[in-house]
Amino acid sequence: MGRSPCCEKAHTNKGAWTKEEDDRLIAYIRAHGEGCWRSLPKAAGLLRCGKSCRLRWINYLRPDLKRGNFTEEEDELIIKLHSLLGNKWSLIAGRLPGRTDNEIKNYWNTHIRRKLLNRGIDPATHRPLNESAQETTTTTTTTTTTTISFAASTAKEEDKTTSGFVSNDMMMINPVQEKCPDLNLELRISPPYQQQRQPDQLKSGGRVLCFSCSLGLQNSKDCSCGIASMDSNSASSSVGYDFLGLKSGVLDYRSLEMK
DNA sequence: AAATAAAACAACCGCCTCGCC
DNA sequence: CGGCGAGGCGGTTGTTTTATT
Repeated sequence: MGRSPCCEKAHTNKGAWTKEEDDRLIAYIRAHGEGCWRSLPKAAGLLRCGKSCRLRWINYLRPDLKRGNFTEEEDELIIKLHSLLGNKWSLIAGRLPGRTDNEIKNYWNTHIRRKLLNRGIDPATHRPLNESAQETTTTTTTTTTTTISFAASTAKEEDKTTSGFVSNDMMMINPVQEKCPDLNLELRISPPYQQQRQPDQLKSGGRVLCFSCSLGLQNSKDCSCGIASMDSNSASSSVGYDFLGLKSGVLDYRSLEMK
């Protein structure tokens, strides 16, 4: 048994798209818009699977795509977002106008991954490689705390040009570590400890969000700041905190959706 | 100049989610 | 409420291009 194929494979082309196929697809979508992908190939006169058409359009033919090399700013943003979201390429792409999830995924695997590895950073965990190997039992997310870390001092000599890759706003430099350049500088960001709230923060109605809420997951069972139990109005009006230089408003998980 | 390796890019595959019936 | 189908996503593979020997 098993799932039926998404299309009739015997009568569909595979592999690279030809100019003519591209033109047909573009012309059809210009005339009819993005509709039912399954029926589009037939309607457009293409011997392609609907999925293939969708992919081709989204990744290469869409007029709003930005082609060309990634900028340093884009690199930085991708690293930040990946540290927060993991391999959620579509969400990351949603924060990079004109870039696609496939493009970012490829770019990550071919460029950024290696860049981080050269600097001794585990691209999967964003932690120093040696530490990642040792601390396999330490997860970055638990029900009550979240830890995201960056290594900053393991950059190799040949990579000096990019050693400032992790921007300053991502790092809280420990003075002790600063004196010991051989140590890994690590940033641990956790939900602020409730009792450490500043009086003026309380007065101004400022609210400290747990990590779940900073990602817009106010209804999550992982919520530890009480937002989950609040009514939606007061929750939505809550004040976020600057997480990795990205305001929590930016980090509303739902707002990252492309849809 | 040819052969080979490495890197980059494009596309496919299978699974998951969500909406509709 | 469960089944089904379409769309979407992430992982992986295949192909092409570029660099190196």
